[in-house]
Amino acid sequence: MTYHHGDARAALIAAAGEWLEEVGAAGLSLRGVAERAGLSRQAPYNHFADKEAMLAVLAAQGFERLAAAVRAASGWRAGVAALAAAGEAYIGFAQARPALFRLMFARELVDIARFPEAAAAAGDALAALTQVVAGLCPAARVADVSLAAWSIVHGYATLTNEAGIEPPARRTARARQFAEIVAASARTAADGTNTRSREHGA
Amino acid sequence: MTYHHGDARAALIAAAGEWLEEVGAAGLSLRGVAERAGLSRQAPYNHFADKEAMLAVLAAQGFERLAAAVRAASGWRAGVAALAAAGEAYIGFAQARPALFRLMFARELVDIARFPEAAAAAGDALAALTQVVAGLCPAARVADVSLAAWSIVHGYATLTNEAGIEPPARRTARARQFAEIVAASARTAADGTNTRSREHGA
DNA sequence: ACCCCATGTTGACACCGTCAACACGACGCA
DNA sequence: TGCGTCGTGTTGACGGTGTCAACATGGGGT
Repeated sequence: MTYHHGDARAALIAAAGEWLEEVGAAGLSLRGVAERAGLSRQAPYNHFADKEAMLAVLAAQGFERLAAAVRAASGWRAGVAALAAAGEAYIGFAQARPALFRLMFARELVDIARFPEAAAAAGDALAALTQVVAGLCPAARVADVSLAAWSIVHGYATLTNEAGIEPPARRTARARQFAEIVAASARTAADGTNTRSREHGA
Repeated sequence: MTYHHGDARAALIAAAGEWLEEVGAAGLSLRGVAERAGLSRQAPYNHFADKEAMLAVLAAQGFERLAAAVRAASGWRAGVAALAAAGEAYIGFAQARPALFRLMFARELVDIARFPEAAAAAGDALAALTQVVAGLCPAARVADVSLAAWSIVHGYATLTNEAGIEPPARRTARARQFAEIVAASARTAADGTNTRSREHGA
């Protein structure tokens, strides 16, 4: 059979994934991806509804790898050390694959909410982080604390990537600093959201 | 004189600024901006080197407004209240002008470092935040603490914008929560970066 | 009076996403 | 066996975009 019998889709995704880090999400062209996969320019439309749908697959893959990295790093540790390791894995992922990380959080390019598979992968990545936080604070505060943890780590990751705030090597020390800040807040009585904290059943 | 004698540039920037929030930074076309300003498609090239240079002007304006918003909010307050107000202003800015905020931190679209005016405006915005932090922690720790403050607030702002994590109305409570977390860390003995903190002269 | 240059305009090119139309091998059913 | 349908692939065409070139024009300095 002269067909690629199903591996055309895989070839397209692989080509897109490799090219992504070279040219960035905005520089990715569907035609270029097809050419790199050895197919004609229209071939991608046999496997993806449009460009955004293809980017959504890349983003979903990214969230899966991010979740795996976070779990692998924090797995056998506990408490603050686990949180620091998870944070470092998160920041490290962003620094190792900046274009992919950008794509995953670029609503203008891919509206994750419209692609169930990608949304599920993103939810799983968040769950990996939440699980680590659950190991060091009371259940009633897990939501607030993990949001704080996610925010600080995500903010630092995007600031280093987008604004070049610090060299990537500072990642380990920063992850530790942030983990201790968040862990300290987890040990404290309800702080901050107290205005509406009754809604959370705390 | 039939010329726009200098206001063509201003008209282009104004048209771009208004259109930006409707279509997003990626959707902005130089030709469309020119048309909206009542000029021919090539007119922008008389005032900007290329598309990126025009986006850099928008980004610079954004940083100026962000700095002003942060200073206005935190101005007459002190301590944690000032930090919470600054954080709320930062998050509020991001939520009020999501496309502009995205553009300001989208290195793929505009590499701020290559446009001195934009880089200066960005530095000023950071300075506004740093000044607030300086009001509630020892000088030797201002750098670390303000980086943590910036990270957590920026992370939350981008996560609400890009991932729709929470409704915008939670902004005030979150800013307060984050301010207290950061302020608590400012009161603590050197945490986290202790591995290399000697480099900072502490 | 003259020329230069800032400013503005249209022509042209390559590239892009996407819609149509068409080619062809695989497979179900008579 | 033959035939039709469908999944997969290809090329043609259209409107849109950033940008380079060439050309128009009017005001200000010599």
